[in-house]
Amino acid sequence: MSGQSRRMTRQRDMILEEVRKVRTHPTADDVYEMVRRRLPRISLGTVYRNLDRLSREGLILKIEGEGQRRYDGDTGDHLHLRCARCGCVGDLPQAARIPAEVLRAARAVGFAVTGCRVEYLGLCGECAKARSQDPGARTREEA
Amino acid sequence: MSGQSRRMTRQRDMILEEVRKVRTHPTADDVYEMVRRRLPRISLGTVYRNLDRLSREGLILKIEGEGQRRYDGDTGDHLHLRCARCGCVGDLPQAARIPAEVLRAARAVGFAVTGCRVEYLGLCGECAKARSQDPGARTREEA
DNA sequence: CTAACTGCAAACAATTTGCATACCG
DNA sequence: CGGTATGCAAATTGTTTGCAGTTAG
Repeated sequence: MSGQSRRMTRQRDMILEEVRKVRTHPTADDVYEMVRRRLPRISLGTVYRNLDRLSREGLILKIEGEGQRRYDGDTGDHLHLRCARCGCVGDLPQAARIPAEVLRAARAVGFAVTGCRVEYLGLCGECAKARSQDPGARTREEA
Repeated sequence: MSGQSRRMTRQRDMILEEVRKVRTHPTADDVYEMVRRRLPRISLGTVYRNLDRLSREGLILKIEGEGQRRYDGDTGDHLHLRCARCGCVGDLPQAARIPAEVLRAARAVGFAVTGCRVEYLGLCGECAKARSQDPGARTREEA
């Protein structure tokens, strides 16, 4: 379970730094663009490889779900808010606790729960506003 | 929120029927294979289009997350158990309730919560067994 | 020095889309 | 008949991988 950093490279360092710098839960592509400003020759493949590795080492979070994967530099206990319209992800400073009944019920089915992925869906502020101005617009789910 | 079924086709009917028949949370490809046994000329594109539509109409559930998308014919209130090793998805007959504090906290951030996606991660029975026999094996997360 | 890591480009996998045809109502 | 939905295949999109050259330790 411990991160076995073999070698530190400029690109990995920079990727981690950039991901930690923002609270926007960037996609691999976003990170690529961010890092590219400082390391013009970096490749998207390297970004993917390192994001993957950093998340395996527990230094960042991988957010799976709707469409594109996203990453989160904040590994503290918190929940995510996913906008059904624009797909953006926001944070909620709240612990994701696994209820005792769930643990019990799962065990009864022969499943060993080790973690949980919780995401609250809805509309972010901007989209709620845009929505009320253009009620005809579709959310991603409805698209 | 109401489903606006335009025209009923044999393929949509069959797809819905097959998805409801199993409790395995099949992928689009699984569904394709299932339906193909009875409708040999159906195309994968049609399967995708209809699964998407059925889920938009609320007749089935779309399960996003790790890798391939999955679908669930049971729209009743329940949670999902995702195996970190084989990626299978199991059910847990438990309601996914949104805690009042979460609603409140989200609203404070300008986010209107309308639903939630909860998935408990761990190892299914088979994988737990396989794991204990071959401790060297990796989970998906670690791969 | 050398194993790990990178850049690049090609390979992949999953899903989506355009278009001519078939079919529902 | 008129417009949806389908089948087919090609196109996209997001992510992974092979390899030769680079670099950290």
